[in-house]
Amino acid sequence: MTIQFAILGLLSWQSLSGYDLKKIFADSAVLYWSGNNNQIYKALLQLHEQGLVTQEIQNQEYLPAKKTYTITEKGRTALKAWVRSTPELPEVHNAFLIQLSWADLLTEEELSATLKRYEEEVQVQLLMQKEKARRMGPSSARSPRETYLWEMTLKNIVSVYENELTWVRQVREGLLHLSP
Amino acid sequence: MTIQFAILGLLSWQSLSGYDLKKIFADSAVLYWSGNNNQIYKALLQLHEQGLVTQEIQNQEYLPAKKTYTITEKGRTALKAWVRSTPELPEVHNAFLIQLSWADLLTEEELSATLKRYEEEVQVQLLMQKEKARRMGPSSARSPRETYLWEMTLKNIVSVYENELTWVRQVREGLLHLSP
DNA sequence: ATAAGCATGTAAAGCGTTACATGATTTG
DNA sequence: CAAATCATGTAACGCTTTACATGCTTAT
Repeated sequence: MTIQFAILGLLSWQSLSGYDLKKIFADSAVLYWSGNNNQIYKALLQLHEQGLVTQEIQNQEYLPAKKTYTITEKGRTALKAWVRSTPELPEVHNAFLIQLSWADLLTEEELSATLKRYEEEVQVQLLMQKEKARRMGPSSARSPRETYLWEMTLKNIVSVYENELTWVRQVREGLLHLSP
Repeated sequence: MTIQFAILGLLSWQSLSGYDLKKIFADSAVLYWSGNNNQIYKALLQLHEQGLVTQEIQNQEYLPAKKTYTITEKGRTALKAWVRSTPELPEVHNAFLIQLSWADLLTEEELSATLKRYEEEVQVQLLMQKEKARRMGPSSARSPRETYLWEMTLKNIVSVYENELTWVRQVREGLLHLSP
């Protein structure tokens, strides 16, 4: 259900079409949904039914009619209530930890290869996230406070991967000293 | 599909019933599924169909027959292949970051209250995870290497919450210096 | 007496992903 | 000539959660 509020949040910032939203979801790490059609168009329908957004239809030649969604006052109120509501803890799904739990089945070489690959993948992600954060740069926030909050959400994601990278290096280091 | 391998991993360590598995899932942070009946009993059926586990039925008075599942050689091979396979990156779903993104709608007091509540919740989780890690202590691992790996998976989870705690404190600190 | 533990399973509903479908325009 | 962009939507499938159903035993 949170995807509705994620969309409402984006619309509180500017009016957008489903297609626009789809692209925003696709390259955001904070908005962790895939942003597929099914979810977005359905959520927009529901928001519309609830009166939290209005839609404006622009007919186009050769293309399906574009629907631009705008948040209503009721929508702003609902969004504000959600933002004020009790924060949820992050949910982390780390399948690699499960793999590691049973990695004693592997030879030393296999285990060290797996750990090395994981470190590399985390590092690639970290660089990608840092690049994204850099590109955001001076954005169209509505206030200095909003700029600060957006910076900090990006920093959060970077820090998660940095933490993971530090951890996996520690694991590899520790393994070397385990059975020489 | 990973839940099958999670179960297979647990069975590689000792034979268990669906009910046993359910309890293990319920209080594990690494095994991030809720561990509800539907998932576990279905997964066990599928593992059985694939010949990766065998079941032994113990009839009990006054209680439904208990089915104890044991991993087969084929199951061990499948598990080993999965453990060796390309590691996935962690998936983090942090709804709080989305809330923060639109928190400019709130007054200073409301925002600072939300951040404080989040810090408290993260801290509670951190203590709970540390306590769990402590209680694990000297466990029934099959080798010193497995003991080490299990320790490190627990440390990973603790580090995730520590990282989150450090971050939210930084956010609060930064807000104070933003607009005095 | 009430609740928790043991032990299995089913039903229903929601969430999420991939793929399909259309079809002109622009870019490589 | 192929692929991507624009722009909407549907279908099918699988994952995940909550709740329901049974029923005896043990602890509070």
